[in-house]
Amino acid sequence: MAGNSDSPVRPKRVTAQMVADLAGVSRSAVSRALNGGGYVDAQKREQIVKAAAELGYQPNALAATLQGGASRLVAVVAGDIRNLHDSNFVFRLCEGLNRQGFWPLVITGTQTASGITVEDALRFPLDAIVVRGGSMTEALVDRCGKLNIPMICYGRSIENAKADAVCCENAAGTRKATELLLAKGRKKFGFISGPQGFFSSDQRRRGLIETLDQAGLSLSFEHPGDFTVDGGFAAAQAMIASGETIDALICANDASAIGALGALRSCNIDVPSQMSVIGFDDAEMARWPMFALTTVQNPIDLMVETILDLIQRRITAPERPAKTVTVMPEILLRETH
Amino acid sequence: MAGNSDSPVRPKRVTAQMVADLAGVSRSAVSRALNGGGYVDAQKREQIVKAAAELGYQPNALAATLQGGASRLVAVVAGDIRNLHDSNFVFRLCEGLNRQGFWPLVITGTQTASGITVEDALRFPLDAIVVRGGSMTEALVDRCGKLNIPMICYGRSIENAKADAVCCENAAGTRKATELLLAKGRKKFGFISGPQGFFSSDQRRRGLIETLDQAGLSLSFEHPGDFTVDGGFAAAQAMIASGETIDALICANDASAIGALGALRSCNIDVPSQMSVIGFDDAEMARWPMFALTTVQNPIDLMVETILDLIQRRITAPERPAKTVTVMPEILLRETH
DNA sequence: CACGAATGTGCACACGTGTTCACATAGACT
DNA sequence: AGTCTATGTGAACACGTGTGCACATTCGTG
Repeated sequence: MAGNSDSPVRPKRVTAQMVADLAGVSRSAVSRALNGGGYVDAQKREQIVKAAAELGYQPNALAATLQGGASRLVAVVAGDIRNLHDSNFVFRLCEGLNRQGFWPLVITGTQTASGITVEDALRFPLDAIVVRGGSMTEALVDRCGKLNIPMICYGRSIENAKADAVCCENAAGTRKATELLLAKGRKKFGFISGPQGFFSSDQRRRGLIETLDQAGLSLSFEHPGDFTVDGGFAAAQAMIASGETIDALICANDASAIGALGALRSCNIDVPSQMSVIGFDDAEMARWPMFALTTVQNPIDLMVETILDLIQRRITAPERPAKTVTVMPEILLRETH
Repeated sequence: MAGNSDSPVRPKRVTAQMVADLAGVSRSAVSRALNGGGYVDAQKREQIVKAAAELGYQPNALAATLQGGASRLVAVVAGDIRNLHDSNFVFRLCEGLNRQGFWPLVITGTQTASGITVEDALRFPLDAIVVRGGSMTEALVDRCGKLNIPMICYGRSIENAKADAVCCENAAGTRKATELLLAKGRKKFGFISGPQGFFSSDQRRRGLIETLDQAGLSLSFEHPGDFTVDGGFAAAQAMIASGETIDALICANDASAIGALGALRSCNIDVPSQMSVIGFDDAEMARWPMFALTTVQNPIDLMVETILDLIQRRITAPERPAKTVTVMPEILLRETH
């Protein structure tokens, strides 16, 4: 664990013993007065409550957790996130966890850039850990299994008896998008992918390639887009500069599609009459009026609620078999197809 | 604290004593072998390391913290967030905290909607708490003072000896934007505000109103925009429908400005020749090529680094006087003014 | 041989909390 | 008077960890 420094001693936090001393009772009385249970004389209870307020006493959650109480801590392993939709997802997941009375411990970045590691997070007695597909490893599943920490993976399905998962069928999503454009008579397909090696991007590409194969077609243009608007803009510019006459552009995510729309409009290529554009995720930006992007749905709310449900189920029945929830994506028809 | 349910007993987490039993040594030896310090026979050290790996042992951070070690937990109180820029800010703040070896505990939502409260978070022995201006209360500052938890407020300055703050001069930002447009000869000003009662929106409005006053002008149109793209779009539509001939539109944030741009373009109002539009925050969307929004800078990176700096300083010197860092916003000239 | 330093070990303590339970007192009932 | 129940209290325990320190052994030096 990085970040350990020689800090000066910080004034001591108020303890139950201090309250007991001020109120002239035992620490046991303080606990009974503030939490209920057992009996406490009414007058003494008042004194205790007053002393606690005066000192600003707040029970130490860590000490209480040692007693076997649930910590309500849930690690959210977000990994390397590069666009607004994905960072918004993490935020909404935190919101959902808060609603359920959990405390999300957010872990970002890649191993090399971070001052902390996922493994370090396992030092906390987590009630659960939610890991984004791209940050999931078999070693991590193994460790959580040994520590009896319920694990939920999102954005990827995994074959492991120790972890639940929720993901959308990425390949099925791009299959539907491709089929829609084939049905419109489109013939020259382009694809803007995400960053190299990103799982979801690879799967979305696979769905496109396989569907084109089955139609006896092949991809006419391909360029990585970094999952960002800028990346999508640049990739679309490269596509335009390549001279290929693309009539159907499928993007690995909405940010890329939005960037591509920007580039196409600045070159006076009319969407959708000259070129269809479809994104993926139904990010918030996709529905902004100036984009009205046709996209493959992968709705944040549904994913979050499913994750919360899986956590609750796992806590309720720890030995329950692992479950993978697959969300079959639907195309949301707007104006760019 | 909501969320307590009668959960079945979860299998016990691996403890140092279990490792000691398996390796045939004392618990003290386990601690020395895994952490360094003291002395351990080399052969026994190997046995201990092996036993720990076999059992999947991970020290319990909470128990260790009770020893007086720093928890490295930092509460991030985000409150009610409605747009991508603000949720992205929270995410980037978490990234920054992770880089410094901290664990961000994210607290979202309003009191009524949430299963947890900020006060509940104070049960954790936090190393610091970072609170968004809109969620800041004097009572909270008081509580943290009593618990000796360093507090940093962002997005608002506060006059309290117990908390540090970082904020940009909202009013100065809209002052500069207004002056810029006055200097271009604009006369008919409109304003799209944020949600009712939001601090930053009120201050940004104030800067605009005061500057117009000093120029002997007044606001010609005003509409709340909810801090979202949709809200900005609707407000701009209302402005167009009002029949007022606005030539200068200032928006309380970039999302509102982007929504307004969309509405103006769909009515063939050319920006900036017919109407200047200026946003606030320099959100990521502002620099997307299809917007190229002129905006008042309030950069995420600088705010995050300043917050991290304030935390570090407070930890290094707990008795240091409270400090407020004010970021004087500059206008970032792009294409909409 | 005596002394000091280095290596090694495990017991016991502290951290802050919730809870059990032995003990004390008072009141009600037979 | 004896028994049972309700109210009330604080000592002691456990939770899991890091660490101080008493004790033991070995090695090196004068």
